Amino acid sequence: MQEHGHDRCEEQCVHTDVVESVRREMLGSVSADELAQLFKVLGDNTRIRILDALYRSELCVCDITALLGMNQSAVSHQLRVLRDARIVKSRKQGKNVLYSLDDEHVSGLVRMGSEHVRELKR
Amino acid sequence: MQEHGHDRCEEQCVHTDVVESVRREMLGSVSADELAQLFKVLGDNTRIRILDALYRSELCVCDITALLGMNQSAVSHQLRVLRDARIVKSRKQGKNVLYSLDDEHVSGLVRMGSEHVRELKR
DNA sequence: TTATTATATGAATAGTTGTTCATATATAAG
DNA sequence: CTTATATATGAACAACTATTCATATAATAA
Repeated sequence: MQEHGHDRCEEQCVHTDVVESVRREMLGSVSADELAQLFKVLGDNTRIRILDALYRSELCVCDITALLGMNQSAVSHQLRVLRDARIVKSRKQGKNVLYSLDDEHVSGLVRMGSEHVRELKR
Repeated sequence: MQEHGHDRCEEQCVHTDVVESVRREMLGSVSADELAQLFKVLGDNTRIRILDALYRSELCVCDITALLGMNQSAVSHQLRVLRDARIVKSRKQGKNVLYSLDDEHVSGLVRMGSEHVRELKR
């Protein structure tokens, strides 16, 4: 049985052939969700500043708090978001918890994003 | 006059030397904002699906609407967000408006993000 | 033990964002 | 001209998110 017909859409202008071919190649809705979720986590000023700092050195929570000049609770909440997304990892050392980037994919993304932003400014 | 002292932070544990050196290298608050803004735009399921579709072909609004199986108004609103962020561009052709990716940085980011997501699944 | 310090977390709140609905604009066809 | 079609947009609303405050947990020091 062939796939055809866009029964859930009443538009008239659809370029059927292109649409069909794109439809076959497109990301599944699940993958799109996961990808969007990753970018969503990166899409916050506080979290970007945390990642930018961790890109330069492993740091404990109160170092980060000092660097960002903000509430310790706010920083911990955001670190949790980053940890849950497996973008940063942590290890305990005495009273402190030291955070670092989880892998190089993340720094790659941040570097690439920066480039894009720099491009746009031209 | 030297920079020293974290007067806006009352934490006691700060590793002063590391913090100072990171502070000197860190992204400015403005750049962090711009970068976060870029990722924020990429951090939505609908917009990711639009970009994924446009990565494969230039498409008019109602093609996208059909592909995503959603409200035309919602699609137009999201296209505006993507256009404002200069992630997609558009050209008019008759009654239609054709959208495409603005440059290769964007597809690079999406590809890199996908890789990261794939890594995490292992 | 108690006191102190570092971090984590639940609840409340204010601000933001995505979708829908209704409608406006623009182009083409009759 | 009028009608139909494609796209854009403002307003309203619901859902989500970041921060703050208060407090809990965990480790160390005394």
